[in-house]
Amino acid sequence: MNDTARRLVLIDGSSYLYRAFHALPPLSNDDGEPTGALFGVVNMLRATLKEKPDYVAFVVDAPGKTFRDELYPEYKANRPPMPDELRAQVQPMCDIVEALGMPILRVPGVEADDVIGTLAVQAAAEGIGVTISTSDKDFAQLVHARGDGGGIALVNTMSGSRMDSEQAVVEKFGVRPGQIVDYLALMGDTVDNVPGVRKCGPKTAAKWLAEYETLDGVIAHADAIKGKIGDNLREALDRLPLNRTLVTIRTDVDLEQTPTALSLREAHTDTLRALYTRYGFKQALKELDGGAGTVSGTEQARAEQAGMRNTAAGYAKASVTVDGDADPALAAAGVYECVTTHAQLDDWIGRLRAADEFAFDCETDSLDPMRANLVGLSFSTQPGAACYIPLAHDYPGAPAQLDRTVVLDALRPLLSDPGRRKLGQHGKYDLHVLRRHGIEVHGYADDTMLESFVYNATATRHDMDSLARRYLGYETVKYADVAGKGAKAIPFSQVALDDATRYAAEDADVTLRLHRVLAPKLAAVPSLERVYREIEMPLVKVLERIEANGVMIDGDELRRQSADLGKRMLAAQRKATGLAGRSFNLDSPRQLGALLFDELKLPALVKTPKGQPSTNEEALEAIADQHELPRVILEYRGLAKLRSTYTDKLSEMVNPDTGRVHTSYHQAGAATGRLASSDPNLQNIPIRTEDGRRIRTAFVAPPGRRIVACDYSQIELRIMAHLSGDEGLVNAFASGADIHRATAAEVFGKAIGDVDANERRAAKAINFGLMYGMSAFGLARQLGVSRGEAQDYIALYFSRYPGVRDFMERTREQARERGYVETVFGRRLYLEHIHARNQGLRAGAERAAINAPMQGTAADIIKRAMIDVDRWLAGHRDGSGRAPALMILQVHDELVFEAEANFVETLVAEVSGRMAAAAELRVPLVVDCGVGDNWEEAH
DNA sequence: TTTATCCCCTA
DNA sequence: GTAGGGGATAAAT
Repeated sequence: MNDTARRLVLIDGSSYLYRAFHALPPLSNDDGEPTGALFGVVNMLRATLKEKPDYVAFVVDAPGKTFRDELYPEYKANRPPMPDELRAQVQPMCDIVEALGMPILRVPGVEADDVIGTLAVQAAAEGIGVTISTSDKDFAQLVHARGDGGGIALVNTMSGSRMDSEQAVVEKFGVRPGQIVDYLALMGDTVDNVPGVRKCGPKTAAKWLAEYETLDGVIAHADAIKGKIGDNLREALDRLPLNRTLVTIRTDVDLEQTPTALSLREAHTDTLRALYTRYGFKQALKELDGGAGTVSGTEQARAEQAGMRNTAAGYAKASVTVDGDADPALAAAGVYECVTTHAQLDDWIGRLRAADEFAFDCETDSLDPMRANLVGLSFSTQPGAACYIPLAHDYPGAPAQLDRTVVLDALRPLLSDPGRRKLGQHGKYDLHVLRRHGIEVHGYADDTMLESFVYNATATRHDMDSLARRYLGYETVKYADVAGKGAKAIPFSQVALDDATRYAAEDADVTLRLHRVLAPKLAAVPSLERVYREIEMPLVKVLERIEANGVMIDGDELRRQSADLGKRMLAAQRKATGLAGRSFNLDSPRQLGALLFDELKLPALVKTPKGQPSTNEEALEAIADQHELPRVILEYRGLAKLRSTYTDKLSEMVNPDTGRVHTSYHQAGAATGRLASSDPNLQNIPIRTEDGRRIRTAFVAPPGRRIVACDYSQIELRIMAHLSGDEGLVNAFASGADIHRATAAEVFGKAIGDVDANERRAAKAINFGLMYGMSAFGLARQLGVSRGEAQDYIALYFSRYPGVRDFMERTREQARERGYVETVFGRRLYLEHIHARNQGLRAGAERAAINAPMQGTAADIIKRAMIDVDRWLAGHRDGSGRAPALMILQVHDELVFEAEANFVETLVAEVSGRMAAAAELRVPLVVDCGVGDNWEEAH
């Protein structure tokens, strides 16, 4: 947006009042007057005013009928009356808006939506930048961007999202702003009592409009739509035009007000002070009297610099699109060159050599970097300029290409020079590929995926297409566009050079552009910059090495186990068929449910989230005393799970070149900062049951080597002790006692030696429950006690460990005030739904807020340890690169190594020391190590 | 062949 | 109650 453009903010007052009412707890002031909604609205208003708009209006509905009621008498007939606690807050709200000096618009006979729509369109036509502040998605129909700084944007302060371009609307709804009315007409609106096409939700509506463009197009082709939903559409045809009229926001209403008359008057400070005092808004009062708000001035400035904006709820969230000060070159089209001659290659090598930093990207024929063959390389040295060097395109008629060895030899000095800064998007993949083609990359300095992840882990996915859309407002060429998808996909080596260049060079170009946008955002928040620079970037090569190392699997052992499991499954299946009196598919929850609950009439005590009778473990356990079948099913399921997920799968995953299994760690996979593992997932290998644990015996060391497993003892609880500073908990850890036993002793008022097994179990459940933000309900379920009893346990716990209670409350508060929580090392997790009106969503966000600092700090700590241990191990590699020990697995709080037998002692001492020293907390970090010929023995 | 649902494995 | 990956079925296509 142009900085000099005038700005108008139109606030949809009614939608805000409702939103705040449902989103916030039912607060009241000392006199018992309800204040929850008021509080939310006031915070939103203060945030809006801080942005100093030139014009602003607070628009509310006037009583009385409007044109929509004339058209359709049932309009809004489903609306429940306004709750009393909300009604009571309407007048005070208007008083506050008035005192703030903000114009209030209430036009008889015209809905607030239409007032807003009309003013917005008038203002935009005059080149004024309009922001409509609302939680009503219908306004998306008005969104558009304009070069002159005009245009209409939407902010939804519930989600913190901002839509200020056609792309943003498309991203959110899958249709363009011009199609929104058609989209809404098809779906209908239950709240306003406007029925749409039955069973037609957002997905279907967007799909039809993508195909037929407009509502008229859909109506014209109604006969072409098959199935039940086609019948529903044809049934609704008659009323769709009316729907369209009802959901269209009018922009041509006759109004007395003009946008430029909506100036902010001077605030009436004394009235405000009185109102704020009466309703107990301490923060607002403080601000009124010149004090800082909840966010300190410098913090605020930093956040703004970093492209964050304040929203109604007072929490920061990254803005959706390109910043106003972003270099326009960053969104321009690129010029791409396909390099097929030595002269071109020399030219590009010269450019790479002259550049301070460059982006690179590999094209291959496989998603698995441990199997992929290099097909081409792309480079970019400045936004808009990139090349693609094809190396192995082999379709009929493919132009001659440079020799792969020649090209790689020419590039090696650049790629392996630690002094030359390289950047990529998910570069770990490219590091694998290049290493396997004889180039060890050094100087891999920046990764846009990790920049985005550290900057805001939840704002977007971190693949390049999503990043380009969000941070550049740019639509990339999709892989499927050039190579097709599904069964019809061709390998990249068969993509025509023109298409390949368009796609591949763009990857390098966009990576560089993204870095130019993301790096300053990170730099503006020093704590995030440090997490990125000191943890995530150094970790890239460590993970690459672990993945490349792989783990040795005893395939014969797994096959034996598969055969054994298979036999037992068959026996269980026969028994089940006998008990049921007929055969059925034991793997089908549906068939099983029909059998148990319909035929056998067993009670359905547990429901699935969708309301079906559940056949999960809890449900089957509950009826196991009434019939033999449930136990047999449980037995079968346990065996089937082990076989399909583990014993069968793992031996398939052995890499033919290395003879080992190479997992893939996702560094931007979990919002808390944890790693995730897939293909195969080696972070969920069974351990709890005897049969399951046996799978670990197949994770072996080669002859002469041993498996060493080192894990942190109770790391998350220790972090809770550190973060809360609770004296009792800190002392318990300092004493080195069994923490669950110590907790039980405290809570039940016994000597440590007198705690019985049941008390310890309860204490353990409380300890874990706390870290997950549990409720009494959850604990009761876990322990099989009444809710009241569970509540008593929790109360008792908090009375013994008051620091923990305070910590929980502080954490929730921080989440509400800033919109994020932090780890000890400054990593942030944003809680998108912390102010959601939906109670379940909000409660979930609060639980996540409690858990994230602990889970995230633990993740930071083990990552630091991995970097340190890797550095130490690197010093022990001999001339050929062979190390006496390899790091082979990370399982959240555990590191697993494969080591020469005579190096085990050194390894255990060094690794446990380095892991324990990875953070200085108020409590010691304790590391346990085990050694064996396989992973099971090493525990 | 893709998508949603249910179930279950780990820390 | 937190954070993940993934298999099998069944429906939609």
